[in-house]
Order: sequence, then structure tokens, then C-alpha cells
Amino acid sequence: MTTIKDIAKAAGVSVTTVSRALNGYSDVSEKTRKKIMDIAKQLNYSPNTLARSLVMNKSKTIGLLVSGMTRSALKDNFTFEVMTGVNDYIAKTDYDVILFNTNSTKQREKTYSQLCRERRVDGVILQGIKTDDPYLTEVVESDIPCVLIDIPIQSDRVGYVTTDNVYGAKKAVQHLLELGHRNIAMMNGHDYAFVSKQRLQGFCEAMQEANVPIRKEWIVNGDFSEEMAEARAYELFTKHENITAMFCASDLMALGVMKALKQLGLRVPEDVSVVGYDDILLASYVSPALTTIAQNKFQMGYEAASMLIDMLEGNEAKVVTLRTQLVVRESTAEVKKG
Amino acid sequence: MTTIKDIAKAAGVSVTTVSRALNGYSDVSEKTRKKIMDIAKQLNYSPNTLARSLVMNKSKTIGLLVSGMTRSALKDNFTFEVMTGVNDYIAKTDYDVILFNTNSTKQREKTYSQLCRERRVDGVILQGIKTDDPYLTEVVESDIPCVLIDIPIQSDRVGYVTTDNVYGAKKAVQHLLELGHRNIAMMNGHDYAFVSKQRLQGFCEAMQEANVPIRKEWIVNGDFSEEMAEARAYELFTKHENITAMFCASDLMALGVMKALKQLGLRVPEDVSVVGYDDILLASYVSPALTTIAQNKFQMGYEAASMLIDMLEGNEAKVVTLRTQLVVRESTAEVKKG
DNA sequence: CACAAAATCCGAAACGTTTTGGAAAAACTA
DNA sequence: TAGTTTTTCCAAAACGTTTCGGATTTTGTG
Repeated sequence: MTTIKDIAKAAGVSVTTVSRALNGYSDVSEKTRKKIMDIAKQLNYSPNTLARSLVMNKSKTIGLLVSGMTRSALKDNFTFEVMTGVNDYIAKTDYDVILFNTNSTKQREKTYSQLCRERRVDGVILQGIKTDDPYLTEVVESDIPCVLIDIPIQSDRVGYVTTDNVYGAKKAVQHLLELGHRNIAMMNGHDYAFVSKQRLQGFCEAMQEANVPIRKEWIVNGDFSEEMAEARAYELFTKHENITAMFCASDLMALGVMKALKQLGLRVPEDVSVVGYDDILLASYVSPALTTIAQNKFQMGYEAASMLIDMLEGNEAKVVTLRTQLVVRESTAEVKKG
Repeated sequence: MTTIKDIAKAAGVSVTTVSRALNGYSDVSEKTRKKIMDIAKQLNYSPNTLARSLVMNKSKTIGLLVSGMTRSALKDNFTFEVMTGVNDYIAKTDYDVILFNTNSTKQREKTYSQLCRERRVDGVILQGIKTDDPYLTEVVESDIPCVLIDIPIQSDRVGYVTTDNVYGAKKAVQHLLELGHRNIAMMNGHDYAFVSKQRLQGFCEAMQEANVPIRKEWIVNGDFSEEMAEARAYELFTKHENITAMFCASDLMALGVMKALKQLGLRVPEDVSVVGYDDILLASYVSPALTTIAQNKFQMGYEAASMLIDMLEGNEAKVVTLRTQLVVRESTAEVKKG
């Protein structure tokens, strides 16, 4: 593999000059620059980023730490869409992305900062980790720039991008209220997700503003899992037959809920209205198509990458909150007069 | 950031000894090893892989070069599933994955070997590139270990993993033949994909063995795109009303075909049977659910990673061919007697 | 022409590791 | 005890860059 030394020798100059010529410094004459460039091309030279990173003390890589790259998470391509957004932005820079996986026990032996420092990543994007994850405390303590997705923690070194979860949930519930529903249940995620808290808050606000009492026993956790949501919904709807609508904190759980309803012989939307959250690909393909709150996952990744690169260039950590959108499809309808 | 030197100073030994202690060499006494370990932990030391890679001339990273990380490719999560498989295997090793993106014009200025050599990746996994991609010729010429997905090129440094495309397609067509279909069309991908050639071959073999004539004008290319397939199918079915079944080289195209049929007032499967290929997530959710040839994309990635790591450890490049499976759902039925 | 200023170049140190080839110390052996 | 082996340690070179400080050459000025 040809190095800068080889070029220097071939061109009859010092390595310093080669380096400065290749990097476009002004203190090398056009004549020698051209000569060096030509030789570099001819020798098929490509710089060793490892060596460069070592001396410059920056690696031009960002770490992508996601937890959703598991076989079971394939159904909602949330993770992938975010990754695609990240990738899309990064592709336009001179950074590269290195994939950290947190799902394996092997990796888990290392702490967050070990992970980052070993590879000397310049910054990190974190997605899909729970609020009780030990990594999270490390993130704030660490001095490495970081942007979180859907986790509202901020410092001068860490920013985040999220969506207007409270308002999004509110819109979903208001939609149900406008359809005349009063007996509205909620399938939430779990206690270790900020979005769960926020979506619950949106739910409550909408209900309170409409003067509809909130029934605590109608709010259950489905752990963001289709199966779990199905089981919980089955229990709930057998116990409380008067529920006419359910707001779910994720589309995947909404699918589970619809399965449960089908098993119970309840029709969607005639007997029960269901609204989801996320607008995953499946939402528009299932039957009945799912009314949901759409969030632009691609853009979340894109914005996250953009913010991180900004931060690496000396700008401050920010907070980006993206808008959501109510997408009305077939799974919601006016409440039956009874 | 604490280095090996800091430890050496603190422990009163040389950097050599620290290095050898930390790496488990036998020529350091247990007493000093323990002392060094303790100090390392206390100083919160983590090794600089950049420096290590530089001197060892191996980076313990593999490059993942995919073309499917685009906004438009989100629908079939083929790419993501493969990536998940790769990630899953790599997580068990001490390698890390670095993401190369080929979709941006910026990156495209660099050649394949430039991309690889700059980051000094030890090996590469390539997925989703076309057969006329200039990268492909570089792959074989380059001396860097590589495993291809769905591209049957082999040398001592490059292996590949694929599925039994010929047999898979054959099974699909045989399924249609068994249902009594004789007027079978095919929606193929494009000429720059090996799988297209192979699936066409499987189509032809099945037809010939059943003594059913192949109508060349009934074989069209949908470019693996839903929209394109829809357009092509619309043309085809308006022109040739006697077609009773279509084999599609991808599920996504099958969806497009079904859309076209719907527009034409043709029912699936009553009027036309459709069988896809891939078994993407959507296949089981659309209505009617898609009969298709399932391939285990996760495992493809897993096997690819496994093979690559094997190669990096000195083993030979291999060829892995995974089995496919016919999944009969609702989009195929017996041909109408007429 | 002599001098100053600008342009062009270079040597050497540094980044944080690993590894080679011994040296010093400790432990055996006869 | 003297010699031999084993154990434990280390100095220095190497990996391929960048950069600091200065040296040399060219150009400009009066």
C-alpha cells in the first residue's frame, strides 16, 4: 500500500510537502503540487485515515447506537427509517458511520464511553434506548457530543430530536372525541419511554379539556409489543364492554389490539375505533387501514445527523421538535348511538 | 484521555510491559499485571483502536456497502433484514461495522478500493449493487476479502451467499401449473441483476418441463419497482386478456401488479393468480395475502458476516446457497374452467 | 546591487499502540 | 558455588500521518 513517503521519494520532496500539497495548503508551488498529485494518482495512493485520525485527534466517524436492530423489531421499520435518514445526511459530509450494537451481551460488557473512546468516534446518535438504560447517565456525564432521539435530555454537549408527542396524542384523542366517543381507553408503551409519558399526557389533556372523565383502569401498558398489546386488549375488552375507542401509543400495538378485537367478535370501526401512533408502513396496508399519528422518522434521523455534525463544527446542541400529523383512515368511525 | 504511557508512569514500568500485561502475554508476573490492571481501571483507561490498528495493520472493522438505504427502498425492508443479520453475527465478534453508502454522488467519486483502503477495513460485505456497477469489477481485482450477496462471483478472496433462485422460481411456477394455469406471464426485475436471470431460468425450466410454450411477449421487466410493475402489468393485461397468472420476481412488483389488476377490474385470485418473490413483511398483510417464495434475508446477512469473519481468520471463501420456500396464501387459485 | 519580504520547502516531533531482540534478575542444576 | 535456564522486564523502532518552527530560495523594492 503506497504511503506518503513513497510519493515523497518519487517526487524528490519531503513528506511534509506531500502532505501539505495533498491537503491544499498554500505554501507549495503549483508546479510541485501538480507533480505530487500526478504521482499520487499514478501510485494509486489513498490516505490512511487511521494515521490521520491518530494525529489529528478526530476520527471523522460518528457512532450510531441503536437498539432496534433485532429480528423481532423488523416489523416496525422505525429504526431503519431513522437510520436511513442519518445515512442520507452523513453521506453528504466527509464523515462515516460506525454501527454500535447494544443488543448483544458481549458489547454490553463495555460501558458507553468505552465503546465510544475505543473507536474514537467524534459524536454519537442514540436511538431506541430506554430511560433506565445505564448508558443514558453516561451520555450526559461524558464529554462526547451526542444527539438523542426521542429522549428529552439536554446539555451543552447533548441535544435531541423528537416529535410533538403531547400534541400528537392530543390530536388523536380529539379525533375520537369529535366522533362522539366518550369511553376511550389507551394502550400505552411502558414506563421506561419518554414518549409514553408524553403521549399519556396528551391523552389526559384532550380528555380533560373535553370534560370527559379518565378511567385509570382503562389505561394499560402493552410494552410496545404487538403480542403484549393483544393480550392486554383482550383482557380489557372482555372486562369492560362499554369501551368504544382505544388510542394506542404505537401502530404495532394497534395491530395487536385489532387482533384481540377480532377474536372477541368486535368490529373495527363499527364497534370499536382504534387509532395508532407512528404511521408505520403496515398501517396503510392492514384492513381496516389504521388511523394514526404520522411522524416523519426519516427526517428525525436526518435532523439528528445534521445537528450532530453542526455540533462537531462548534455549534451548540439544540432541540428539534418535528410536527406530527393525524392520518385518518378506516379504523375510526362515529360512535354508535346507544 | 489516559494512555498506556500514563499507566506505565503510574505503575513504574515500561509501556512495553503495560501493553503486554493488558494483552495477556505470559512474560509479565502476576503481581505487576494486577498492579497494571488496577491502575488501568482506576484511570478509566480504554485503548485507542486507531493506534492499535495502525501498527497491527488490521482495523477490526468490516465495511457494509449497501445500496438499499434510500427513502424509496423503505417499503421492502430487504436491506434492513440483511443488515440485521450481519449485525447480529458481528455483535458476537470483536469487529465493528462501518457503513458505506453508495447512493450519494459524493461518495461515488471514490472508487471501491479507495473507500475501503481509506478506512482500512479488513473486509467488506456488498449488497444490492447491480451487475454493471463498476465497483463489482474492482471487488474481484482488489485483494481485500469480500462477500457478496446475491451476486455469484467467486475467487479466493471473494465468496457469496445467495438463495436457490432457479429452484425457487421453478417452485413458484410449478405451483401455478398445478393449479391448472397455462397462460402464465412473468414480471421480471431488470437485466442488471443476477437474480433476475436466475428466476427467469427457473420460470422457463418449469414451463418447459410441463410442456407449456413460453410467450416471450409475456415476459416483461418491472425494474423491481412497484410503480413500474404496475404500469407494465397494466399494458400487458389490457393487450393480452387470456393471461391467467403472473409470476413476479419480487413481492413489491407483485403489489404493483395487483394494483394494476384492480384498476382493470380483474380479481385476484379469481381472474388472475399472482405469486411474488421475497416474502416481505407486507406480503402477509395485503389483501389478498400474497403467495410468494420466501427467502430468509436475516440469515443471508448472518451467513455473509459469518463467512467474512471466517475468511479474515484465514479460511477460504465459500459459496452459501440458502433454501427458499413456497408460501401459499390467498393470491393464487385454480384456473377458471373456460 | 543590496536588502527586505514573500514564497516555498524541510527536519523532527508527535499521536498511542505493538513488537523485536535482548538485558537483568531470579530460579534452578550439578 | 558457578553455570545454566527461566522468568521478568525494557529500549527502541515501527505504523502513516500532521504540524511546528525554521531554513532556503525566489521575488520585489529602492
